[in-house]
Amino acid sequence: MSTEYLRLDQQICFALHAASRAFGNVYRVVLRDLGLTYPQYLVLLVLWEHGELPVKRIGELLRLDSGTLSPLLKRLETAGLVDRRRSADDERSVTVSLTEAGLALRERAELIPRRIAEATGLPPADVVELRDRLARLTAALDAAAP
Amino acid sequence: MSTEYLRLDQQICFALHAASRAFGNVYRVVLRDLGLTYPQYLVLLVLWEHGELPVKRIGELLRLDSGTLSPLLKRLETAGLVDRRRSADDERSVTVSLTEAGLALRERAELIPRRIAEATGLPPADVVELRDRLARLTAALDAAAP
DNA sequence: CACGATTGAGTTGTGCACAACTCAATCGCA
DNA sequence: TGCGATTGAGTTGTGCACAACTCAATCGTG
Repeated sequence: MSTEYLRLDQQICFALHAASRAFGNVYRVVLRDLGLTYPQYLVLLVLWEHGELPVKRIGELLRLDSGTLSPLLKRLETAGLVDRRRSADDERSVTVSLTEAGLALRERAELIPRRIAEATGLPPADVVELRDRLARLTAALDAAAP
Repeated sequence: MSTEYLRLDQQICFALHAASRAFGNVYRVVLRDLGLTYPQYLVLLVLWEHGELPVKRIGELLRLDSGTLSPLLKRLETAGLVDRRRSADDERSVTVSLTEAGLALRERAELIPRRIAEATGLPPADVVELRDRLARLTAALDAAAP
């Protein structure tokens, strides 16, 4: 019984890991046309929403550190989708903004959410509930990780 | 309304991605003592359960291909935790088995599940439900990804 | 039996994630 | 004001994940 109980967390963690990778596969297929990876798409999503953001803020929104973001943003810059410039009032900070091409990509990206939603096969209510459960779980795990 | 709906899948996917990484952080801390990464721990879990397995079967159980498993297993072999040998009746197949050290590690690993379970802050019933939802989601996504 | 197709591991190359680190800019307080 | 601490980006190194590929072993069908 204790053993039974102890196995559950392994299963939940593995289920999470597997679901996350399965989502990655679906996004990979859908994003191939746009030449984007899923994390790159996430960065563009926050930029489409906010216009421009410092690297620091992007990291907070997406839960990513500079070790991940710096090379990723460099690739987006090379692809001509974003610009990076040092902030005038704090030379430590770098502001990321969309280029014309980056802005234009938004229209093509607007077809994506529906395709993903269809792939999940879930009704919106279930999606909302699952999302909230996962958010609570993430918060609990963040609190537990020192 | 349509817009509202279309955002949900992004949120569920991001929530999943974030939760998976948050779990990774917790496991990283807990597994540091054992010198293991989370995927390496998963491999040992299936070996502890089954004794020995062909690489192919490990890949099916963990949803990983040889491009991921081959170097991972090589690291576990270098660490002295597993052995690899070509199967006698099918020379293409490689059988992975635990060494004494790999077997012995199980005892130290048995403390881990409880620590993880505590970190989630979830009652067992919630864990079961979430696990099942995620499993169904993964199945739906797998069916959608060609 | 022979030979083309398939299968199982492994390799190579790209990108993400994170730890540990560097370095310059900024902050804050004695 | 001056200087030690902190902050924001970036770099380096390790490992996972996956695509695309190689290669040998095995299978299956004529």
